[in-house]
Amino acid sequence: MLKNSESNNAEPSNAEPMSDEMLELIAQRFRLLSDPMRLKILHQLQSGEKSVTELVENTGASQPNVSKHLSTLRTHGLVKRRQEGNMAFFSIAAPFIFDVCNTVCDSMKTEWEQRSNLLGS
Amino acid sequence: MLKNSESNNAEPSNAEPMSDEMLELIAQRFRLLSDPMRLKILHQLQSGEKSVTELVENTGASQPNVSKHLSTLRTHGLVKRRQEGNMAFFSIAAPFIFDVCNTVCDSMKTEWEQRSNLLGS
DNA sequence: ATCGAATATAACTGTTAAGTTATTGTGTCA
DNA sequence: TGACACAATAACTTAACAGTTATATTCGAT
Repeated sequence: MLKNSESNNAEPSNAEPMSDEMLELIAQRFRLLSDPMRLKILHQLQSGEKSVTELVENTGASQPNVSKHLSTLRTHGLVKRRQEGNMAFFSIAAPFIFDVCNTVCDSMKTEWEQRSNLLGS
Repeated sequence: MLKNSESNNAEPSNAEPMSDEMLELIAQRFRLLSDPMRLKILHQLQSGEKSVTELVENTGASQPNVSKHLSTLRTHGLVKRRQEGNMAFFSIAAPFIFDVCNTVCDSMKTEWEQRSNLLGS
């Protein structure tokens, strides 16, 4: 007995190999978007540059928490920082985020509609 | 100073309110995509239905590990399962995944090109 | 029935990271 | 100068989760 699936399709027929490092980078990027508070901050920034204080007020999170998230987002290039006097203003640096979020939102909407169709028909 | 812990948001000026539950759901979805091994599995499934054994072989992960990831992905509706005899075949149930991944990949490509332009010009 | 292969699950471990409190640094204004 | 507001950081706690080992279950073949 040989392990059957070995002979059939090993791996050659795949689109692209996709290296482990690449997968790690992509996963990292998704991980940035996998936290509700970070999404909330990004959503706030969608309507334009905001100061840390504004973000604290609008999100309801603590100031250190917001600062930490902003730092994380900045380290990975999703937001940029502008200093003015005593204050720091943050804004979106990677607009692709909204494309991604919209795709996800649309997918959820679609699924919900399908489910309610199954129930309601 | 508002105490905003209880209610959603006290501020008016934003595009859409975006409830906390909504943010949680979106974050959850991104979290599913934030693990390299899960991305590897999904990438394998992009070329079509695969058995668990095939996925184990192609990914290099342990069998329990693959099974657990598949279970997670299925619970959240990203893959579906088909049983045939002793084996279980999994396939993509939510094609939006690839749209999302492509957007992310494109964004990384773009950034890299910009960086190499800055260096190489 | 029995053995082995395919898959799932349970229990455990280790790591990561979100949030907290406390503190530090820095600019502004009295 | 001192006092205060804004922001960042450090240290800590805790919870979530990826991966492992071990075990259970189910099917097919003998």
